[in-house]
Amino acid sequence: MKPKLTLKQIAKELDVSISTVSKALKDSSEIGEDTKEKIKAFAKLYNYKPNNIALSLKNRKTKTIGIIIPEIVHHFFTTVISGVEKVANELGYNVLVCLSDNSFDKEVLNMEMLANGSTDGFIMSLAKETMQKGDYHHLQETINQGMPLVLFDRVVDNIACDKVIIDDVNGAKKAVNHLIDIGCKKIALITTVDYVSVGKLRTHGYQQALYEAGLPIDESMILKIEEMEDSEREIDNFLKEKNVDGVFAVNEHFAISAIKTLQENNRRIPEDVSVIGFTDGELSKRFIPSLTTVSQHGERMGEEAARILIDKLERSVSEEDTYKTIIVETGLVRRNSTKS
Amino acid sequence: MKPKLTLKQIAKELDVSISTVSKALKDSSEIGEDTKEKIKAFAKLYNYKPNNIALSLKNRKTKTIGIIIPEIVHHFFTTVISGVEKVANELGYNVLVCLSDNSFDKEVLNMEMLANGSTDGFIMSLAKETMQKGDYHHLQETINQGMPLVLFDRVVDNIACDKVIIDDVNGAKKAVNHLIDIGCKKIALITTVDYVSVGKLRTHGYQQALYEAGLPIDESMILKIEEMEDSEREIDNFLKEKNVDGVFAVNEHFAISAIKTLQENNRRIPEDVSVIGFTDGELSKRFIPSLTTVSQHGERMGEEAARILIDKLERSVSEEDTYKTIIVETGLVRRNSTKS
DNA sequence: TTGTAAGCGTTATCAC
DNA sequence: GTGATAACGCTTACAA
Repeated sequence: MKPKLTLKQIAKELDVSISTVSKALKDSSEIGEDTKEKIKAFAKLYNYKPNNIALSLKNRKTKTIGIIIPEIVHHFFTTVISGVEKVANELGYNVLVCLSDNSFDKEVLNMEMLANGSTDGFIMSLAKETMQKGDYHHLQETINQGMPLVLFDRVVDNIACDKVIIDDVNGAKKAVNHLIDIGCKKIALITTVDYVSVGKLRTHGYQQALYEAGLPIDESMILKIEEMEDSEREIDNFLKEKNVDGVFAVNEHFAISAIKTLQENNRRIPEDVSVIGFTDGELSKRFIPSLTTVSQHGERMGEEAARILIDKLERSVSEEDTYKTIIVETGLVRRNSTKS
Repeated sequence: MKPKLTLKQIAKELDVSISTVSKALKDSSEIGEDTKEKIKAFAKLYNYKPNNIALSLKNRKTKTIGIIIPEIVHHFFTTVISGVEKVANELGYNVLVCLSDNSFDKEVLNMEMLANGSTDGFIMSLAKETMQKGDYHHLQETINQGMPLVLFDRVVDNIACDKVIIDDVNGAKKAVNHLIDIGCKKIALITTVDYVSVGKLRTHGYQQALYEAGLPIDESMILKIEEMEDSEREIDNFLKEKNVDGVFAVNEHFAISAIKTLQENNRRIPEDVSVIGFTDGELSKRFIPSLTTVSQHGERMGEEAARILIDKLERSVSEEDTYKTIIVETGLVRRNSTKS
């Protein structure tokens, strides 16, 4: 086991000073050609690689960005990571991933941990609990310390930072409009509780679409789900004897549960009821019937977020702070869970 | 924007020396009670947190572990990350995630990047291309430098390191035996190319099960798929006019493609053909019919890997190197794609 | 052309 | 009890 090679060792080995080695490896013009050659050859031979930690300490930047997301099993977040990773790697950055498990405390802890030198900036989507509490002091502190923060998907208005979101309202409208277009009159909404920003926005979109089409908005046609765990049962109860011809669900799991329940109650999909989901995951694609969904382009969101963050990191600190909100367009992917 | 507080600043502020501050914060008995109190109060007030990078440099350890996986969209890998994350966080470690995209070069690059001080050790599953090439010099080098490495799932025999795998052969046998038990005689196998270790092992298991049951092994009943992209078409061609009553697929995607094709050809699942998959993902659970699968316990694998790695990291370096291979048992989850 | 020294933030050793 | 100093590995003025 040979420990990693350092400048010091090379210097000793070659009987020159450390700074000479450092300069030679950076191809500085201060150093004589032959010395440079010698040093470079040696470094190459023994595969010298500078120590990132030392560099980080010296430069006060780590070249890594931290991602904190609520959960990883959600396919959407996975695709976002993938997008961030891609851009980050291209630009020479590493990616540190932490999961908050939707817990406020864990989110704060993770953030503090990473903020103490491990990361140059953050990309994150807030934990459900955080949004519920409405406590964002950890975000504000991080920003105050001069660490850039890019929020995506589950964002919050009153924090001044860059944001990458999809147009949830319009995405939902698109979905509901499509249902209306194909002739649905009694459209149910299956969504999450209001404190989850996206749930609220999609609910707005649903209501707007109905309103604009002159259809009545009936609160009893809206189901708000708190816990993923109970969702199947709740959806079952909700839809069992409801007379619907269209269902808009804010994620693919809800959509699939809806389809199952409806089928069990002898409603055909899409002949009797059309169902649309949100987020284009593996499930939507491969389920039978395959799901018509509002596609969310997680990878692109990740790429955007990474680009914004790195851009900010590489800019001179003194530049004026200006925050942008990027809205990634949603698309409607038509498949077999809706009438054509 | 206030920059992070350092020992130096506290020292200046309180007009004591840096080392006094350091000691006071560590509650050293060398320091007088009142000074300690004063310093601690100040640190608490201004929320002092030591800089991780400086600590890493000093201690020559980063308290982070690097995960390199081929792809993240595979649900299995996601669950492994989740497991690693959980254990790592509990033990005060961070997790750095890199994706190799199944590319050998990217895997090597990622590894070199992280090995230069960013990580104390690695948990990884090899890229397909790496296994194909059979070039493992980067693994060996990392180990030689004294960085512990834990391989999981896609492992390779002739590298001396800890491994966490599932019993692929037995898992496959379990699946095929189940098919045999429920009366299947003509069982097809849909697997990956042989250089992917798990594909090969599962193929062995399939063959063994048939052999032990006295059933013929017919090569024309085995489909080896190279590229995920073409899988659907290939499976379609393969099964179209094949006379089978059971299918064992080495992942859930293949299993679902098989079901689709069979259904399109008017074979009922499970009445006419029973299908079993491998890896218990979201798809298996929610597909209709829900899939009988060999469950792989990714989260547990991640936990095991993390525990082994951290254990090794915290042990004194001098201890003799001894490597273990943990085999995580598979289970058979019976659902509706197989006859009962 | 090469070397010295200070500094990034911390801790440990030793001196006062 | 408290403080100066060296060290972790590297970069960069500034001397020589």
